[in-house]
Amino acid sequence: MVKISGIQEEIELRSETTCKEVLSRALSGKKLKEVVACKCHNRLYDLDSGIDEDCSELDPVYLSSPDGLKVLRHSAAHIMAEAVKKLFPSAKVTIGPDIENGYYYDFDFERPFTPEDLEKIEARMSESVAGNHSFERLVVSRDEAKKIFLDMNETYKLEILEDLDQDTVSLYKHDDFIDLCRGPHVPNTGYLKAFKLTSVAGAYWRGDEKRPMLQRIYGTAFASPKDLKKYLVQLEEARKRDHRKLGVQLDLFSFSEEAGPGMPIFHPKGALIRTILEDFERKEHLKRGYHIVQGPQILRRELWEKSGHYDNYRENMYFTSIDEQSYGIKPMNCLSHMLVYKTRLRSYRDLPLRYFELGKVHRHEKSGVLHGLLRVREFTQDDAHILCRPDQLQDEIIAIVKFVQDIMELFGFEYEVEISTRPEKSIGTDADWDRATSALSLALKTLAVDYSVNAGDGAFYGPKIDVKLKDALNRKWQCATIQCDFTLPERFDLYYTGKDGQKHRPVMLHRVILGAIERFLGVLIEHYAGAFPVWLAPVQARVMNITDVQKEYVEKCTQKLRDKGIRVDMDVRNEKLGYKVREAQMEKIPFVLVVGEKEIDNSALNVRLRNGKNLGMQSIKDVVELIYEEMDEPFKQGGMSYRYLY
RNA sequence: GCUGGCGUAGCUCAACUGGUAGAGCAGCUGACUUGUAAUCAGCAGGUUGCGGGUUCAAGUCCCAUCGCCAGCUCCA
Repeated sequence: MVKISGIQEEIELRSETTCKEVLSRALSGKKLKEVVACKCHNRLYDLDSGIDEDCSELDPVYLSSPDGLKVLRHSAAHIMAEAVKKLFPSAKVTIGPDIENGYYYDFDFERPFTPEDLEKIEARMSESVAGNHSFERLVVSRDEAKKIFLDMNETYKLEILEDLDQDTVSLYKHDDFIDLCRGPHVPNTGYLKAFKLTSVAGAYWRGDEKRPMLQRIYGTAFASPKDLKKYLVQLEEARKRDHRKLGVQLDLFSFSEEAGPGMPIFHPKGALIRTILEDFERKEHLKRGYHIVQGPQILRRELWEKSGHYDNYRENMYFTSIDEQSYGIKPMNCLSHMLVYKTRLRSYRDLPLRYFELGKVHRHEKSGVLHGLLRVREFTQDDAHILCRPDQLQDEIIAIVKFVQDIMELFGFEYEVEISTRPEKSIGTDADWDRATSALSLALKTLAVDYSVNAGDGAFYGPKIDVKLKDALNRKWQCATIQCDFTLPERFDLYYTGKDGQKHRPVMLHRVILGAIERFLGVLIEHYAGAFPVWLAPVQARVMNITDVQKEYVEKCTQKLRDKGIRVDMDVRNEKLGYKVREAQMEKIPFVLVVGEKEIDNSALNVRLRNGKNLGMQSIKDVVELIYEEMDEPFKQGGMSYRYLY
């Protein structure tokens, strides 16, 4: 007997029963047509596949469900590969999985695919869709499969087969195209009603930059043309939030070809926002028992040799030379923090020591990875190094994670947390790694933070927790990170005197909360779509007149608000009110304060909010209170407080 | 760094298969004195990223270089 999810009755199983047969007895024809696969014990199967005897509950997978779309997109990848092979027989196929929002397939071909090629491929795919070719699953021995792909000269498939350690493999065939594939697939090509090829890009075979560069064609597919259109419109909307675009529109920052790539230049408004963020951070760190320190921008090369950066990080560093001395421009802030620690003897009573620095670092990032403010070559980290006794490590990590949580809540970010464990190339004892890794995971468990494990992705000197935020297009960017370090205290011979009068090695944590101010600001811009909360808005209010008659009153009000610490400017240009309101709106200024005859008569201001709402006339005193109230709003939870006076 | 695409006025974009660069917004000047997302008119603005080449003629074709965009690899 098998139960169908969402259906009351149980269906009796006979041998050789396929998923489709079972479902057809439970679902109406119309509903059945929407089913593309089925799921049992969390595994997806083709509709044609037989049902295991131990399957007690069968989930129909509908085309428009997340699983259904995965199946559809994977099938679309096959149909695309078929089209490519028909148009360009000498192209070799490699792999083609479904991905978030779409799919891709990598090909090895003697010349680059052009946008025109994509059109041709799309057209050829449509033919295949019109043909309603069934997807057929064939199970063959590995040797048979090798022979098949050898005959087709599909060398990449042969390489994949070499690495598989199973005796039989599955192949999928539709029309005359055959591919090595685990499946499942939609019943036939006719299911691909809404698809689009989106771009071509290079991609290394097996992600290895030493292997050949393949050509990756990206595409997407949806259950209906309506869904596809919706997705494309969404994408268009997301692009409008791009911080590089908003940065220009809101006059926050720019890049100059003359200054150099990856070197952001902050304009008055952008610089003001980051100043507010930085000031806020200083307060929050002092409150949490950190000490603010500051080290030099360039340090002798010998010191970078001592720390290991010269050996491990040299290609990312800038060097300069003065009086025949070589100096490295700092790519990290840890060195001077080590030096602060070493300036005197430390007792176990002094620990933990938490050194905080808004440190500007330079890293020579590869040119192809630069991306607006999100990936630059000069940036400011809200960096700290915590030196503590081993018995304090756990509490320190918990405090940092809590700090991160508070900040993320303040900004309203959704984030993903990962723990990266020991990589192959690493130093330190297994015991050290185990202790540190479990301290990190225990901290996350204590605070009920969901996380995934990124096995083998830790730094060579220790495991880490990474916090990732998403940009407008859902690309993930690492912001906060908490890293254990076994090497630096060793290399710098840091110690403290214990209760026993003996020397002991302190444990060290590197950590950032926002990560890089530049990157964080970039993500913030996209998060708020440029409409910053009042406490961060570079211009919080703009006072404007209707005619010249009110000019003087506007000047007076502006000054009064400024005296109250509100970031305010005025617009007394000889323009229509609608024109001036529109400009303020496009600058995303939270409060527009309009002055006409009535306002002067009542010693008031007329308040218009950024969302278009009009609050009517209010006294200046009430307007000040209103703005204060809005500034404080985000701080009402999370144990932070802030009022910024400028 | 690699693969591909793109670089025209401050911004957004136009200029058929090569025929000598144009519009809107912004800017400046003037008129209009204006009630919650664009008042009208005029003026000015470009060695088409930079450097070579092909051609009678290059924004357009070729080469090189710088930068930007997408992706890969790498990272805050």
